[in-house]
Amino acid sequence: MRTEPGARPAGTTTRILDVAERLVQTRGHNGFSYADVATELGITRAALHYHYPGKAELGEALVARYADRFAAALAELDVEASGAPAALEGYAELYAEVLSRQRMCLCGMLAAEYMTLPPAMQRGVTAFFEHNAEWLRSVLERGRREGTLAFSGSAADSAAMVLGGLEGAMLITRMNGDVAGFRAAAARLLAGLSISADQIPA
Amino acid sequence: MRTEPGARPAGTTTRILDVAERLVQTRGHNGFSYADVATELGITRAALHYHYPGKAELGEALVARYADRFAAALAELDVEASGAPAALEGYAELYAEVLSRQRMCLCGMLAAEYMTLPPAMQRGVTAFFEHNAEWLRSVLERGRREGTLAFSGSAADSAAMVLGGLEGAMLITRMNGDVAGFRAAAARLLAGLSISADQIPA
DNA sequence: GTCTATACAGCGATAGAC
DNA sequence: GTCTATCGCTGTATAGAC
Repeated sequence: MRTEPGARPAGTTTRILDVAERLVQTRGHNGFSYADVATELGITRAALHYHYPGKAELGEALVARYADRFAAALAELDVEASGAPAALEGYAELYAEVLSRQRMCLCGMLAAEYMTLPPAMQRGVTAFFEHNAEWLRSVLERGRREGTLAFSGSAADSAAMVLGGLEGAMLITRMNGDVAGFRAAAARLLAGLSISADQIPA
Repeated sequence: MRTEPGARPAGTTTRILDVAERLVQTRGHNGFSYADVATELGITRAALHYHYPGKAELGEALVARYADRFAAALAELDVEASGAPAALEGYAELYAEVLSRQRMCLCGMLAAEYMTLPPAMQRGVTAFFEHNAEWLRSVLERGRREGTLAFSGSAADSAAMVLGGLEGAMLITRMNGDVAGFRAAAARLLAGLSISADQIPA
């Protein structure tokens, strides 16, 4: 690590990651260049190569940091959420917060570009989704066991549905910035997993 | 139109669109070049510029053709599907067929790259999703009216959920080619709209 | 309708000075 | 840690011959 524990004023490495992260989340990995990042930071491309030898390495660091943050958020939900339904709502809210900053999920973006990514990034993206699916599966199983959730089929299938549903709703609502529309679609998605009661025709 | 009605052997224009379509669906609009298309067709880049002056125009034609095909498929579902649930299953199967050819939905792909697209392509992608959401909404309303579907909230919100859910499930399952996983997630998604009955804890 | 040739901008990346 | 300078490659696009 190049940033020593004592160095406070937001190290260059961190600022590079912050700018690059936003660019990937809005324009995609194939939609930004080293020049974009360097210009925004007021440094040259060459300086960027000092911190990250190539775009592939920068991309790997991006995925790793994003996955770590998400994992931490999931661990926090495990502790704070009062039950499975609340955990799912908190999970959906993580997505809504990203969207409200007019961004797409970093790994959702990279999923679209998957075929063009360097192998190390592909592995990172795959691991991100597997970890999310596994977390969702465990929450769903717990909810079913405790009687707070009800659904047909395997918990893994429903986990895939929730994961895909949120990523997809995000992908589409981001185009017009309709965060309220996202929240409504997410609520409907989770409603299909609740113990009926809400099956009230309008 | 440069392809006369009598010219049979699959005009160059069509073959260009076919190759470019596959490239966008697998690699994205920012993930392929004129050279990729030209090489595969055994012609030069310059020849490509004769048919489509620029990548933007090629992209517009791609979106327009894809949207037309999809609209035709939806119209056919209106005629052939016996009821709202069958129409929804047929709709999901359209996605499954694209995925089974190891492709992502063209417009789903372009939704990720939305911020980097030329304005005309942006309009085309937006129109595609609006048309799909509107079709889904009308199917959902009919199903609710006829008593074959049941769901809380507005039909528009559930339409957004189905659309986003299928696009997202597609986006994620494409990474490992898990078509069976997609079908399972899609079935679970639609199960949340059926008149309960399947709420049987395993 | 396709070719050769070319222009020119942008890209990722490296070497070496400071 | 950042700079200038430069390389080689790829990108889109154009002009003009056939």
